[in-house]
Amino acid sequence: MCLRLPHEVRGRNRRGADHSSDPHLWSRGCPVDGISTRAGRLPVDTYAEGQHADEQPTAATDGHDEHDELDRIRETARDVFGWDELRPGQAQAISAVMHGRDALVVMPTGAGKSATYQLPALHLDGPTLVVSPLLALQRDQAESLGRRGEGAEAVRVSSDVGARERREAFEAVQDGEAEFLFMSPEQLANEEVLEQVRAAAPSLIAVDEAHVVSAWGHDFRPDYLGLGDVIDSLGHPPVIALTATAAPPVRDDIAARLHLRDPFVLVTGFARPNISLEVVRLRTAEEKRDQVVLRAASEQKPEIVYVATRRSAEEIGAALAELGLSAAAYHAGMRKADRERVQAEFMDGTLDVIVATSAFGMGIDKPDVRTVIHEAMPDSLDSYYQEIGRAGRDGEPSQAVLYYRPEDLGLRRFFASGSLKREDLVAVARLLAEGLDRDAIAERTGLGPRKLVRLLNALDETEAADPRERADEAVEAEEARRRLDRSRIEMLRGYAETDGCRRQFVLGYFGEDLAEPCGNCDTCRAGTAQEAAEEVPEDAPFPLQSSVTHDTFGEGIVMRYEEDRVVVLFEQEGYKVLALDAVTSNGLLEATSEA
DNA sequence: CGATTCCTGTATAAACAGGAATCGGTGCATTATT
Repeated sequence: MCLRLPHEVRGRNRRGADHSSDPHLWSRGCPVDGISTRAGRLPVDTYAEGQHADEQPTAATDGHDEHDELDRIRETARDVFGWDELRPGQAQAISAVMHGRDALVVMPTGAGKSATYQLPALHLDGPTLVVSPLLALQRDQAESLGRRGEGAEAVRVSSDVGARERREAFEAVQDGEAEFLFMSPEQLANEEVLEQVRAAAPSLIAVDEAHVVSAWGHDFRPDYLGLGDVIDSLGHPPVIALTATAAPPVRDDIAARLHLRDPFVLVTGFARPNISLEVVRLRTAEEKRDQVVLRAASEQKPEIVYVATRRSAEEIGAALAELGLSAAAYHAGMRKADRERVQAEFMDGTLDVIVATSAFGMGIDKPDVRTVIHEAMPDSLDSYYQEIGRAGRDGEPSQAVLYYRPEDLGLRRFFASGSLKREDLVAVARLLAEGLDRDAIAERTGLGPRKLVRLLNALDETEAADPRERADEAVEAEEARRRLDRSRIEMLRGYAETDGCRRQFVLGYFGEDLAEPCGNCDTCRAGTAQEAAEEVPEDAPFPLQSSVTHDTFGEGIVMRYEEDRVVVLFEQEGYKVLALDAVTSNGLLEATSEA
C-alpha cells in the first residue's frame, strides 16, 4: 500500500531515483501505480543515512501548510528539546503521524527516537499513551519529560504505583494536566484498567522498544501480542512504533501484531562505520573462556562483555576482578540493589568492565563504550547488532569482537524451540467454542495463566471454526515461526563463518546494500572480503532486494549472493540458501511480477 | 543442543567411568510472608 496523502514526502531514494552509486541509500521500491506487491512486505518510506536535514527530499505537493507545519515542529524541537535541526526523515514521520497515519520508526538510541513521538504528542490535542516494556525505562522517561517543562508532564501506572497515585494519574491525564501516560502491556491487558485509559481518550499511542513485540510477545511477555486489540479498542488513534533495531521480517511482524495500517516507515542509522568487526573462532569451551578473559583485560575501556548464562557472567566477572580490573557481573538473578549499583557505576565510569547477560542494555545510552565482546552468540543478528551498537556512540573508533563456537548455537536452538501442545490447544479451543471466558477456561483446564495466554494468543491467530482445525492451524503457525527463528539462527552462523565482508553481511541482513567491502572488519583486513566480493556473479539473475517466487517456499526477497549461492528471505520459511546452479538451470526462482 | 551435575555400579580402597537427569534468558504483576 503506497498510496500517499498529498502532504506526504517521498524519499529521494525511491524507485526511479539513481542511487546506485550511494551505498547508504536503499529502498524497497514502491511501484508508481501505488500498489506494492513486494512479497507483501512493508515498503520503507524513508531510508535516511548521511543526509542532512536541509537536503531532505522535497514534498511532492509543496503546500504552504506543510511548510508551516514543519516550521512549527522545528520550533517545538528547538524550544522543548533544544535541537536546531531534525534528523533526516524525522520531520516526515512526525508529519505523517500528525495527519493520522501510523508509523514505524527504526532509529538508533541517542538519535532522538523518543522525540519522534514526543513532538507530535505536544502538537496533538489529547493525551499520549506510551507503552514501554521496563518500569525502569518508564521512570527515566517520565522524569526526563517532567524536566522539559510545561505541557510535557508525564504520569505512570504500574504495579509499583499505589492505588491513590494511580487514581491521581488517570485523573491528571483525563483532565489534561498530564500529556503522557506510561504503561506496560500487562496493565493494558486488564479490562478495568483499559477502561480508564479509554476514558482519557488518547490521541496518540507510542509503542517504545517495539521489537520486543516480536521478540517477547510469543512466549516471554505474551500480553505484547494483545496490543493490537488494545489499540483497536481505544479507537485506533495514530500509532507510532519505535525501535532501534529490526530486520525486514521483524518490521513486518511488528506492523502486523500492532495492527498498523499502511504505516509510514522510517529506517535510519544502521551504518556504524566506526565500529570494527571481528570474529574469533575457537574449538573448546575452556579455550574460549581463557581467551575472552585475556582479551577483555587488554582491550580499551569502558567495555561490555556479553555472555549467555548468569553463571558465565559471575565467573568471567570474578576472573577479571582477580586480574585487578574494575569489573562486575550483571544479570537478572542479582538483587535489584546490586544491579542498580553496578549499572550506575558503569554509567558514571567507576566501573570499567560490565560482564552481562542480555538483561543489560535496554535504555543504556553511554557514548564512550570502546569495546563490546561477545563470549557467546545472542539469539539473532538483530540482538547482536543492537548489543554491539552500544559501542562508539560518540563516533570514535570502537570494536566488536565475537567469540564463536558452532556448538554455542545449540543454546539458541533450545531457546528457539516452541512448546505448545496440540492437546492443550484442542482443549482450550473447545472451551472457547462453548463460550467460556479466560477465567473459566483456566479453572476447567487447570492451565497456568501464563501458558493459557500463550494458547489463547495462538488460537487468536486462527481462522477455522472447528476446535481441532483451529488447533492444527495454531500448531502449524507455531512451526512456521520456529522455522523462521531457526533460519535466523542460521544467519548468525552465516555472519560468524563468512569469508566475505562482515559489515556487508550484517547490513544486508537489515535490507541495506553496502556496495563495497567496509575495510573495517577482520575479513577486509585479511583480504578475504575483497576476494569474496569479486566472486559475486556479475550476471546475478535477480537484483538484491528484489522479489522472487519459489515453487515450495513461496514469496521471498533476495538478500545476498555468496560464491555460488544465493540467500533468499522467504515469508514463511525464513532465510534459505540456494545453489545458484539449481536456481538458474531449473528455474527454481522466478522474479515476482510486481509492478 | 550441549554442558554440568547427580547417581549408580564397581568392588573393598578410594575414586572413577558412564549413563541419566537437569539446566540454560529476557520482566511484568500478584500474592503470601516478614
